[in-house]
Amino acid sequence: MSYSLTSFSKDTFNSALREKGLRPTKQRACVYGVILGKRDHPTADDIYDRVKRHLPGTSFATVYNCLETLVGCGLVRQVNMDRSPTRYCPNLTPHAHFRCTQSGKIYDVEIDNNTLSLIQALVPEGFEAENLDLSFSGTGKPSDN
Amino acid sequence: MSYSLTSFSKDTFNSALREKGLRPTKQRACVYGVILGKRDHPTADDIYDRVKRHLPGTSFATVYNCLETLVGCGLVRQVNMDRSPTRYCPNLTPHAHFRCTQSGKIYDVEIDNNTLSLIQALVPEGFEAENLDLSFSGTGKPSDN
DNA sequence: TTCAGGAATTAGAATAATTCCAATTTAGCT
DNA sequence: AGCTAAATTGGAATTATTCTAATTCCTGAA
Repeated sequence: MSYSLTSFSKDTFNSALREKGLRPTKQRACVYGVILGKRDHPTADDIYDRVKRHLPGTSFATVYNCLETLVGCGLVRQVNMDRSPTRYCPNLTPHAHFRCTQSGKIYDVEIDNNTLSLIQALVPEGFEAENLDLSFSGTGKPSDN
Repeated sequence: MSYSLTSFSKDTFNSALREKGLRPTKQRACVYGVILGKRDHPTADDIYDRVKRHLPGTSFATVYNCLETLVGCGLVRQVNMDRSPTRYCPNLTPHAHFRCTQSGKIYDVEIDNNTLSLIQALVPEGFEAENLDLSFSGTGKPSDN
């Protein structure tokens, strides 16, 4: 086995895919595995590098395909900050992101329920929000630079 | 004169540029003018088309250069939604955006001061946010489809 | 007013992330 | 095992944006 998910995440993975009638392939498992394994908001490029170490034959197209599938199944989240390459995140709880403009690092920022519901209340009458994105950028922890 | 700003916005424009030691050229004025003139969150492409009607010789590079300059001077804001082309917005008050996934239209969403300060309070100790982006996507007003 | 020098603009080439495509392989059924 | 649809593959294509080198334009000092 070139990459192993814990039995817990393997169950989550299998059932999320099966629910949509999709196949839990080794490439998809591997992409999911590397995202869970190092929660550093990797880009598709980073993921490609990591996946290749486990499944050397994998192509870039497959990484993109798998990512799209995983996002579609709600197993990972896409994080877009400005125009920089899309990043992927296995943290599914509602949270915001902070990007340090110096180090480029991205941090998860918790959103408490009270603030979350006030944010959701901003959406005007007649609109239905399926998705919300909240991100900050600025200078991060001095220790990172 | 191929494009005219109101005297009010012309003053804003001139002083914002002069403050940074930059020249208020006709291309920059025109780009600013078309963004103010139709507040529909145009892309660089849209802006290029509109600018060409007033200054036919204008190049794409110039539009990008001008946009960068205007953003740098705080005259317009960049709006990035997912990976779609960057859009530009002359509304400088703190506000969020809502994108209708059906029509592609983008709407400004006001953020009240109370919610705004709660959002700002999410930023953890030791981090300094210079920028905040809040966007929603979902289904918009039925009348738009 | 002229002229020098820096700033801005230009056309087109280059880049980078992502998507598309047609051919091959694979997984899950019967 | 064999069939069929789904998934993967390599490489080409696309798209938004940035870069580059050459030209043009302003502005302020002489």
